[in-house]
Amino acid sequence: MAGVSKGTVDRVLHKRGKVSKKAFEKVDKVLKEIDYRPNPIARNLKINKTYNIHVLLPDPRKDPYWIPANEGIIEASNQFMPFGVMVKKYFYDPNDRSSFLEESRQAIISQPDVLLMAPIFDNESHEVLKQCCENKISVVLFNNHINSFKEQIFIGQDLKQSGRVAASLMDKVIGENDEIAIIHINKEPHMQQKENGFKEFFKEKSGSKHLVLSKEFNSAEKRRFNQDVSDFLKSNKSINAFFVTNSKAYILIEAFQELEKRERIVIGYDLLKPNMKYLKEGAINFLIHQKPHRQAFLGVSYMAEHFLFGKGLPTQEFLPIDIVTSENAQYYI
Amino acid sequence: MAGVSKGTVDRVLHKRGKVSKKAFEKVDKVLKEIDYRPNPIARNLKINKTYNIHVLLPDPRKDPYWIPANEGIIEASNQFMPFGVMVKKYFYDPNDRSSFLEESRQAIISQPDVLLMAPIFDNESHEVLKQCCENKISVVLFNNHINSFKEQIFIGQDLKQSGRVAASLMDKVIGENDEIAIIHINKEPHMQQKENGFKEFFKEKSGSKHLVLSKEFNSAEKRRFNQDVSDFLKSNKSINAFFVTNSKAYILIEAFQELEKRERIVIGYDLLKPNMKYLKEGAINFLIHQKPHRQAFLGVSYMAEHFLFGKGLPTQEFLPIDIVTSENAQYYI
DNA sequence: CGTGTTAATGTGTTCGAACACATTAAATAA
DNA sequence: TTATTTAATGTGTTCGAACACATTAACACG
Repeated sequence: MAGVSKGTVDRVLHKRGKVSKKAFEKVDKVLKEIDYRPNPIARNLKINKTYNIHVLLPDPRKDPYWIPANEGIIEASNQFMPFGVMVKKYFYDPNDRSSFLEESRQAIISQPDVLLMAPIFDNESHEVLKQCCENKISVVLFNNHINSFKEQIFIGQDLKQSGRVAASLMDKVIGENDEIAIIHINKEPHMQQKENGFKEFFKEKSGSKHLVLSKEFNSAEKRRFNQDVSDFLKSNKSINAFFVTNSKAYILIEAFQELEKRERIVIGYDLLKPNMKYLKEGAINFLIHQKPHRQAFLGVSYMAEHFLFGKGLPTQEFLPIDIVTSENAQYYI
Repeated sequence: MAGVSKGTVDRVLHKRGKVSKKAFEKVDKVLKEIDYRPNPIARNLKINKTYNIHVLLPDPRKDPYWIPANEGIIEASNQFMPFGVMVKKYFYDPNDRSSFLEESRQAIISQPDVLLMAPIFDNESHEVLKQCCENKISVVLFNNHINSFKEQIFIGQDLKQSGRVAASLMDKVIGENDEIAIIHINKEPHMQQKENGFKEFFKEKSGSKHLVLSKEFNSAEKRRFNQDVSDFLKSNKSINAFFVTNSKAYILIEAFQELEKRERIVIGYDLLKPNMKYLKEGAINFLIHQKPHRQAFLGVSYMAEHFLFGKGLPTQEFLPIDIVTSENAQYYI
């Protein structure tokens, strides 16, 4: 169309230089006129590279919370395998920082194009981030954020805002003068953000007179845990509303069952089987869905579509904070 | 690898016949061994067809509910344009059945590969479906379902279940002996399903003693509408909980503002600007998000990915019924 | 034995972009 | 003027699949 060869057009498109002003203008004019967009399919066919996406996540056998994340990875992997995207997973023990470091080392030495990871250990994750940077491996974080000096992508929820969502639900269903406990079970550092958001909501709300206190428990030994819960309730008789900041609400419910029966409000996280059971039975009022499946799936998908079709990347994608009751739960699993 | 030419392999892959048993077995063995999957990119490049997806939806200028659906179409259209997928839209007047028929006629005579539509008029939609079938045009329905003899795809929500979700929320926040009104504003036939689901929930719930009655209004004349609402409330003093079955909750709230102030519970649909405003202010307690943007986007995306990459198609995709409060609304818009 | 017929197999081109390589034109030095 | 450099432009091949077309092999028939 411009009266030049494809070689010249190619040089204009890729700015490879060696083009006369006259030729450049002719080509540029035509490109604008026809609003030229490269065919991403043909481009990809020619480049014909296989991309490696390595994923570092807690072993779903050690903590069932990670089962859907693992499935999200598998789903994305199957979807993009035919396009030459290779996904490899590394499981670490969420209770063992050294296993995280070991697996991350493995992942990094195989030099993938991207590392997707859930950075549940703050300090160690910073170390991994540094190494990835040195090895020019892009990093995508999911599940929780860590503040880092480096450019990387985050896919997940705003944890503070998710605390506020829990608070707004609590506010709608709670009795006028009830007191509330924020329950951390096996607390990880990022859960504090949920507590902060929760408290902030009630602080902002004028006329709110609910006492909000927070309490940590360890669930390693079941008997000990149940006793701790029992003791806590005995010394806080007027508390009958609970916000559990992770997926372990069902453990709390199980502890309740050894105590006297009464109306309690419980808001928790994540659609684990036992949580779903208690949601259906009414022992849990609301669950907040953290979408681990979607986070992991999107992490892989975004990078794959970026590599394959040149799609843009967000630096931070905050996923919706879904509110789940017995009646809409079926659609989220 | 099998010691035959690509022509023979091609004949085996596409079952074009004229292959000796010996050659077939050699090729088949290798295909299985290497778990051969055709490269969808190369396939698509060769086929190099442009696909036409035509969309029939209510004019977003006539009813703002459809604005996000329209945006979803545009987004999908931009995403798949480079791959040779052409999307064309036809707007009809949601208050004028004849305009629906006229636009559908236009859409069908241009013989697209797929017709995506929101079938808000029952009878007329059946007619369109019939014609599409005769012209071998696949159909994707979104927003609401119509029972049809024909195979077609539906993307949207289970409306009856969405009524149940509303009921479960109502149940959590309502006072013990309060009465509830189901409000239909400019009722369309599919809204009855929401009413049915809502009532079903309370019928199933043992020990529930809330009176539930339903009432239709027309909002064409604002003054008349406000008077009707006022009259209705006067003759039903004990009703202070409302379930509005479409996106028009804000109109009801506006009518309330001319009446005496008091605590009222309102659950409605859709994240329109005025609804969002009243949600933030607390005049609306919950909104249910029907995801018009996602429905429309997925309708186009599913078909595009099917054509381009041979992805499978669901026959019915029920989207999650999202519960929205002031604190998580921001993520859904 | 040659010829036609059909079954079986092989070859060449195309899609759009990327890139290596070849060629031509203009400018400079010998 | 001719050789040499370098700037500018053109040509050919490749990616993996699809498909048109060409070729070979096998066998029957006059």
